Amino acid sequence: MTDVLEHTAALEQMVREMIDAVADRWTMLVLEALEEHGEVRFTRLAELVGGVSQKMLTKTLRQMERDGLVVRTVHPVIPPHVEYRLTDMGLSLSEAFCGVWQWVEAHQERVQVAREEFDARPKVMVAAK
Amino acid sequence: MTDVLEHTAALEQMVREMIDAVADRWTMLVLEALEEHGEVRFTRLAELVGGVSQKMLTKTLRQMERDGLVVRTVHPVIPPHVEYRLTDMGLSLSEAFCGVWQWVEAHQERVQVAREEFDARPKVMVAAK
DNA sequence: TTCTGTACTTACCAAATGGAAACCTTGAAA
DNA sequence: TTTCAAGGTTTCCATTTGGTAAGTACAGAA
Repeated sequence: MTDVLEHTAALEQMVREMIDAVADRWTMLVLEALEEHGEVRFTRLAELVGGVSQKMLTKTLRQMERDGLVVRTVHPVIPPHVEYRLTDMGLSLSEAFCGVWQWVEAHQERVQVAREEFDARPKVMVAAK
Repeated sequence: MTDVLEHTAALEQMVREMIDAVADRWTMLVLEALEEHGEVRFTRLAELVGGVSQKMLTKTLRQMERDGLVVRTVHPVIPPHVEYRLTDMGLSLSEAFCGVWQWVEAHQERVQVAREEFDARPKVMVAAK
């Protein structure tokens, strides 16, 4: 019993950790870029993602590499030549996100409308009798 | 042409905004809790989500309400009685996230292994000749 | 008359986030 | 011999994030 509780607690913690890692702005955008373009170099990836600083791109890629989502291939030449591509796991994650991307594309207008309505609404509301 | 570019830029911005809003730790957990439990009161929701502060729960719920993902129903009694439930849009988003949840559950072990391997790996690696 | 329950709101504060920009490495080209 | 390239790393710094704790509102119970 205690084992089960501890196990579910540990799993729960792992799930949250993974959500934090995976449901990240730059991670999602890198995932998408790599899915679309296959193997890509660092600078090119920065262009594809757009608006990302070197620091954040490096950090994001390292994290993804650690989690087994991308492979980093260093060609020991000068100037450096480094390529990134998705692993099978990375690819499957990007497929799992497909539904979310589609949702965002399909609902962005409705969200925009909802926001405008909310902002236009008086601040104090009570349920009608 | 300029119109098209501007339009895609605006859409791109909206997509990022929505990713930021939607791919949020607490948002995802609230979404899941409300999908599982239907209409729920504030304090109960805090229990279901677990580990969330009042401040963050309020903030998250307000954001979700603004985006049209949840409905907030205030019953004007004392002490206050407030219920939250998903809208159709909220429900469809939680369904869109289904794939991600499944991915996380299915791959957490592999991710853990990948991390251990990465951490055990020497720091400097070059592509083999 | 003080206490309780519920759903906040606010003030305060420490920690984390993340951008900008400078610096680094090394071989080759100008 | 200065410059450049690619892919970082590091430092500095402002902003954001988010937790804790206290305050608020108000009717009914004790």
